[in-house]
Amino acid sequence: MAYHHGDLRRTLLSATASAIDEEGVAKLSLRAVAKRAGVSNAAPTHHFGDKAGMLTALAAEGYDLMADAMSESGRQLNLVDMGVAYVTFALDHPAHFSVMFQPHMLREDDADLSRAQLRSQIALSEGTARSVENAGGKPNEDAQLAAWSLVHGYATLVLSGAITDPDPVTHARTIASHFAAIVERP
Amino acid sequence: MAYHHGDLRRTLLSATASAIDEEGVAKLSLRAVAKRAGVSNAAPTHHFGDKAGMLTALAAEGYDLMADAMSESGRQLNLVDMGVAYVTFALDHPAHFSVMFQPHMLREDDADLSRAQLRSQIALSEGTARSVENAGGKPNEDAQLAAWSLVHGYATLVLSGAITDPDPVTHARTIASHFAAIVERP
DNA sequence: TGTACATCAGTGAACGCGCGTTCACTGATGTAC
DNA sequence: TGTACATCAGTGAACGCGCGTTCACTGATGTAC
Repeated sequence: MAYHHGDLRRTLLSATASAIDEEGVAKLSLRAVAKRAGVSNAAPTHHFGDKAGMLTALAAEGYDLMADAMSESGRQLNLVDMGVAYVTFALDHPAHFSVMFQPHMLREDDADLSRAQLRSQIALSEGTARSVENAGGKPNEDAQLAAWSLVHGYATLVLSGAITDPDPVTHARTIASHFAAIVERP
Repeated sequence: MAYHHGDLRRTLLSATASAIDEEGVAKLSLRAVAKRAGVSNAAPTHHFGDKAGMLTALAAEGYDLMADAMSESGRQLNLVDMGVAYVTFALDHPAHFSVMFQPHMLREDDADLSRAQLRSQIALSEGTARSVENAGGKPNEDAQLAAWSLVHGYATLVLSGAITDPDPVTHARTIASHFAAIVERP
């Protein structure tokens, strides 16, 4: 094997995500990630400084992915699609999603994390606001918070197994219609 | 100190909850719990079998507490109060709440946990159904799921720090009004 | 084009520690007669 | 009421293991001339 991997950072992050998906964040260790990536025990520390740094990098990647998904769906000025996109992101990236909302495990002062969080927050709130205006309503902070809570809660409950559904993405569309109804209510 | 503590099980569970509240579930250890409770390292294992057993007992206690809160507020046949009660429970018992929805860490086949989960689920759905009928509507499964998602998501986002609010319980009332509106919609 | 050197990415062996769990035990409580 | 015995709750010392982190190192890549 080549000494220089070339894209080890990416590989390590995706190994971290798989490990969390399969065994839960409680059992995650730097050594397990290294083993999955086929590199030495010290490699993750070399890249991320320490374990918290690795999880912080994963969370930052998650916020960036979410920002991408939100701005893409927000561009269509359609609230239902935005709600579906939120849920879809969470179900497609369960490890990222769960780490993003467990600040106890993260380095909250990390510059990259803060930047990605802000991007994501802006994409979410701007997309929602524009869609509401497009539908002829006016943005209401409390209603937006309620709508966010709705899709976030649905995603969380599905991921935790509390809601079992044979086809959660289709179901997400039903849920997202309530999301839209809340935000658009006068 | 007396050799027989008398109520060590309770003491250990509350030590577990405090430890999770203060340091996060990632840093929780049987030894830390024993130290907080002022007993020997082996005491938690003696009571709960192992670490998963201890967390399972905490989750079961959480579901029982939630069932109590839900049936009490459900008896008033008022949807807003039920939503507020859900959020209040979560914010008052953050350790219980977070463990309840992390099945990876629990013994899912535990009889006590299953019983408490069922109690809680019944209290929640029956209370909601009765309140909806009382308000002159008819129960709609999807709407109830959306409403549950809403309060669950709000509680989760506040606990994770994603929503910061000087007075979350008052804010919870605003959120719960959307909860009621979703469920009561024809 | 070739050579010398600096920089960088990843290694692998080792460290010491905190952990979950075990086990023979001790002391307290409950029960039978 | 007193005694003998069984049961139960909790002890404390010890085990072996997996972990995060360290450190001097090695091999590959990039750059100056």
